[in-house]
Amino acid sequence: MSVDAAREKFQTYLADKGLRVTDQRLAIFNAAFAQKEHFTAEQLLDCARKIDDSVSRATVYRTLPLMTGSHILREVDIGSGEKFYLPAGNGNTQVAQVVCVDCDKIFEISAPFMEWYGSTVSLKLGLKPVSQRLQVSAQCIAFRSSGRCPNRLKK
Amino acid sequence: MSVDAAREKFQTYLADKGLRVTDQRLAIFNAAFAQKEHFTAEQLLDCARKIDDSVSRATVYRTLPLMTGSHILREVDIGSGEKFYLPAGNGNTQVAQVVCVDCDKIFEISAPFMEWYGSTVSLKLGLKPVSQRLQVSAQCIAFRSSGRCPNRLKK
DNA sequence: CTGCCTGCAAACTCTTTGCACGAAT
DNA sequence: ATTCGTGCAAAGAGTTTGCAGGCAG
Repeated sequence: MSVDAAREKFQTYLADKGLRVTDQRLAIFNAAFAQKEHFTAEQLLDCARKIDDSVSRATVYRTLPLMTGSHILREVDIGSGEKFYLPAGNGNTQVAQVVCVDCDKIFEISAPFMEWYGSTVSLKLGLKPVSQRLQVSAQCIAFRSSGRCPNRLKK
Repeated sequence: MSVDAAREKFQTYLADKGLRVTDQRLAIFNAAFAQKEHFTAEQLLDCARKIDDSVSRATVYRTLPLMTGSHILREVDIGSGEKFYLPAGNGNTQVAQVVCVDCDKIFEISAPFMEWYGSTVSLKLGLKPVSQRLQVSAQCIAFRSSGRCPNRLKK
């Protein structure tokens, strides 16, 4: 999905809900789609402020659910306290996250059997699956060779 | 794994680290293994206090990592802010969580292919897998029939 | 004028930590 | 004596919310 298609989708979503396309929302949208990796709310705030310095933290947090709700952004929770976001791309939900145990870097990889697998598992319980996520913790190459990741932040 | 085997394992783990088996740690252990479902730190505190009212929140939070570290407890993060715990059972890591979108009830189900699948996915990236989790969001039976889960808490 | 949108700051939730006292070795 | 363990309260991180003013329709 191109940036333009995503913007269109976002604007349609807002219009459907009787919400307005404001400068701040657009700045946050553009900031989100300028990211090259997974990003946090805080990183998004920083970037959005470079585009429009009137953007506040509150507005970022209020806009993120609008963007995930319109399916232009996907939320990724790796259980590290903060949530990550990324452009929803091609709408493919069959994606697994592989997270490095040391530096928390997130890799994404196509996992074509996952959806079928999630469905199988849910239906065994009589539940109707809505979404599924395969999350793998792993040691990245740098960690294995040097015992430490270069871009590790914590500790 | 029986409760007794788990207690043994826990005590051995503590001994190996030069840590002591205190009344509070035992109370927290017993509280954990008295639970019938996934539980939060707060629920564990409540229950542990009924056994030994000198148990504090801090000690619960300090003991939880000891119990997960000794592999008698498993941590489950469904991305809802708080973490859940449950006895690690038979040591089987090939378990998927199915979480109801409305009431957040957690179902667990054996997912025998998951480990293989996580490994396949990691190795494609040149990473060494450590653990994997398949998490499925789904609508539970009650939600589908009545539009609302009986044990729903939020909102 | 009605209702959406905003920034600010305070509030909130869950978890972690500094401190001083107490207990085990 | 030394090390570990504790409760308490404060701090911390990330996120949400109440409020008063601003702006669009």
